[in-house]
Amino acid sequence: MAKFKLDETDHHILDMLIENTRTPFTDIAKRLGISAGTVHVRVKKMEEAGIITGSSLMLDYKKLGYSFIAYVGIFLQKTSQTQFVLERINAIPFITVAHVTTGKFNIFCKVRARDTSHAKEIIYMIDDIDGVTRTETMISLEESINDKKRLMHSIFQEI
Amino acid sequence: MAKFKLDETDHHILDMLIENTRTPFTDIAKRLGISAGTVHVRVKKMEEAGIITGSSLMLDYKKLGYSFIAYVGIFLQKTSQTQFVLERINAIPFITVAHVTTGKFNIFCKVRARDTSHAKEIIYMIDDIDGVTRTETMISLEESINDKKRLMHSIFQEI
DNA sequence: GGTGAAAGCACCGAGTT
DNA sequence: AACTCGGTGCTTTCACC
Repeated sequence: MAKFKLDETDHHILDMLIENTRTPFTDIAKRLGISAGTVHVRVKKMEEAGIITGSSLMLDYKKLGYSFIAYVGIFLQKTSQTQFVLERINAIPFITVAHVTTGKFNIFCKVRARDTSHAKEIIYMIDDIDGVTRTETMISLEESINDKKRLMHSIFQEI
Repeated sequence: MAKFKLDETDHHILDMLIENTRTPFTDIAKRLGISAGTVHVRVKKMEEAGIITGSSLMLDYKKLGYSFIAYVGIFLQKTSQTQFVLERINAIPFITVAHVTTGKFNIFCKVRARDTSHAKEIIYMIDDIDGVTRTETMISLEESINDKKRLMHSIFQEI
C-alpha cells in the first residue's frame, strides 16, 4: 500500500513497457545507456514488489462487435447489501468495472455490450438482483481514453 | 467497425495473451496442439486487422501512491461546447477516461488521484473550463475490475 | 547495483505439403 | 492454412567489477 521508491531509470523502463509490453529489453537498454541484464533485474524487482501486476493486450472492441458502452448507477434498499450485490454484479461478464461509491449511488458500474438490446438484457439482469431498488443508466456516445502512459509521465514529473 | 471473423483457435490465443502478453508462442502452440509458426501468423493477422491494437502493463496504482478514484459528471451550458470541453478534459493527465454521454451529464470522466486534496485540485480544474456550469462527483470506495479475459470468454461463448 | 559474454530459447520468414 | 526448419536476435544467468 505504501508508496514505493522508483528512480528515474525505473520510470523510463515502465514508460517504454507501458507503451508496448513486448519492447525488447535490449532496445530499452540501448536507449537508456545501460545493459539488458540491468533492465531485466529491475523489471523483475518491480514484479516482485507488486508494482507490475501483469500485462494485457489492448483490443479493438468495436471490431469484435462490442461497440456499446454504458454506465449504470445502482440504488440499494440497504447499504449492508452492498457486498452481496457486488458479487452478483461481478458475475455478469459484460460488466467490466464496478465501484462501491459514496453519494447518489451505492454501486456504479461500466457495461460493455454489443448493442442497445444486449445492453437492455444486462441492465435487466442488474435490476433483478435482490436488494436493487432502481438503476440509472448513462449511455456513452464517445469514449476517449487517456492511457496509462499519460499517468505515468505525470507521476514521474511529480516525484 | 464490422465484426471480424475469429475462430476458436484465435480466441484461445487471445485469451492466453490477454492474461500475459509475454506468453511464449511456443507455449501457446503446445497447449493448442499447433505449431508456433501458426500462432505467429495468426497473431500477426489480428494485429494487421486492427483487432490487437497494442499491449500494456498493468500497474498497482496504490503502490505508486495513487489510491483515489472518482467519477465526475459534467454539465455544460450548451451541448455544442462538448468537443471543446472534451479536449480540455483530455489535457488533464489524471483523467484517465472521458465519455460524451446522453442523459443527465454531457461529459462523464474518471479521475485517478493521490488523495482527496489532489482530487479537489483536479475537480477545480474541470470547474474552471469555459462552458462548464457544474460538476457532480462520485467517490469510489472500492474498485473491482472484471478484466478483459472475462469479456473475451463471453464473446467466445456466444459466437 | 551494474556489466558483458555465453548459453538457451523464441521469433519469424522461407520453402514445402 | 499449417508445418518444419534455420538464421537471427532476445532473454537470462553468472562471474566479475
